[in-house]
Amino acid sequence: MTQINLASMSALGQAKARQTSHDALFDCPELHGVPMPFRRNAEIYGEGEPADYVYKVLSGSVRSYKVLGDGRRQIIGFHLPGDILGLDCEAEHSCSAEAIADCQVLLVRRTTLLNVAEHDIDVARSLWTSTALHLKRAHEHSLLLIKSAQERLAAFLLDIAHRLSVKNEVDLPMSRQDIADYLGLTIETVSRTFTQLSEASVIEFLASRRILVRNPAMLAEMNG
Amino acid sequence: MTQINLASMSALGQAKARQTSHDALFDCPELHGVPMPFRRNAEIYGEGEPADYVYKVLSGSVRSYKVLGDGRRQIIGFHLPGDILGLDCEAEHSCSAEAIADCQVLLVRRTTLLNVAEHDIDVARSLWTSTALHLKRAHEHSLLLIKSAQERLAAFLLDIAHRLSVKNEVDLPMSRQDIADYLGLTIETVSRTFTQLSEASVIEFLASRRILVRNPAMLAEMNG
DNA sequence: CGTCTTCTTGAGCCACTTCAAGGTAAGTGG
DNA sequence: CCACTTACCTTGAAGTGGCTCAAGAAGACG
Repeated sequence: MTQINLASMSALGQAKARQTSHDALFDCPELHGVPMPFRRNAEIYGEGEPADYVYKVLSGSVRSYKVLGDGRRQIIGFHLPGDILGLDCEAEHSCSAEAIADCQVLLVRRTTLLNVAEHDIDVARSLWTSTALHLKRAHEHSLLLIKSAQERLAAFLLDIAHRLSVKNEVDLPMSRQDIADYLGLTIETVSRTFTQLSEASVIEFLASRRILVRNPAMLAEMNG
Repeated sequence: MTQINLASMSALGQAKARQTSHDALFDCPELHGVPMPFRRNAEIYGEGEPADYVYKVLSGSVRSYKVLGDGRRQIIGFHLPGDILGLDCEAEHSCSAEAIADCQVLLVRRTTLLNVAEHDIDVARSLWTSTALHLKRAHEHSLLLIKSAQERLAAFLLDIAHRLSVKNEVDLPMSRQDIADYLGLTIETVSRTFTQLSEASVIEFLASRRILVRNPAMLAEMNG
């Protein structure tokens, strides 16, 4: 019987996810899925489009987001290898998704997944736990959006570092604009706050998207 | 076979929910649950506590929220009659819940619900759709938090009016402080913005918590 | 090398917050 | 019925954190 691996979907467990990538949702033989490449900035799906597929990131990274009429954009989350996206319960996607960099994504037909879930209790359970975990993350994101700019960036750095740092070094896949739209700030404020953290020796810039976390404890303290 | 009623859980379908209240989650005979009363401001469950029960509001209203170390509070959502809460996938609740006014809440043991879901595909499906709908609302809430104060209040009023207005009249169950903490604003800003909407004849105050929506179209336009 | 994109920095401004005071409504006891 | 209390809401004035506008620096790439 396939073991559900909660860690594979938790915000703090991504690194492990790539090693022990086993969750019933995509490991079930009936749900092998089709790998598909997406180019940088290519749309994977759009808000309001039929939600025919569920996706799993194999390599690269993906952003999911919603936009307002005047173009303001809120990035809902960043999806790294091992992450699942597109799990809407309605017939249409409630947000859009784009490739941040060239990436490989596994596609499974939604109807297939739901049919399998009708018989395979592991898949059904995994479907629910995955969605519930996304819900938990969404609630944490809401909490983030009432914090100060410094607190938001600290929270972001802690999260992303847990997910893909190697020896406290992080290679950010996303632009400053993406970070700004995720944190509900402007690109200028993100840049300035990065500079402050750097001046306080909490982090160090090896390159504009390559960060060394010098003082994780201080980051955690800033997070509130 | 029990029909899942998506509308019973949608933000826009609460009024209907109270009439046609049928969803597999609590209508299954094995899951009749225990009604329990809660006094105004009483805690229903706290963040980090064991998530032993799942709840359904029968009467009154409930707020669920998260707090930061220094006391800042983000209200995740308001739960009105027919709404379900406490559907966490982990062993502990990821947010707290309190009664806004005296209320009656139905309790079902989490383990019972999960056990039933193992056999009853309708319950399993309902468990997922309910969680996915909460997820959708959480994403909409994130989008709300990047808007201006006027837009936030307009969005709030439209939502609450859809959920519990009778002939464009709404009786707000929650205080200004609750509204402020839901919208990520201060109580003063909420009050001032209410006054603006009133002066613009978009709404009219019959009492401080009793609102007549004069111009829903204008509200929708303000929402962005 | 030039061009394009991305990122940083500065200066001024504004929406919302903070701080402070007063008003309103409901309940309580004399 | 009125004085008093308490909780909640509104309004004003001043302050500020992040935004806007503007310019330039640093990379990426052909």
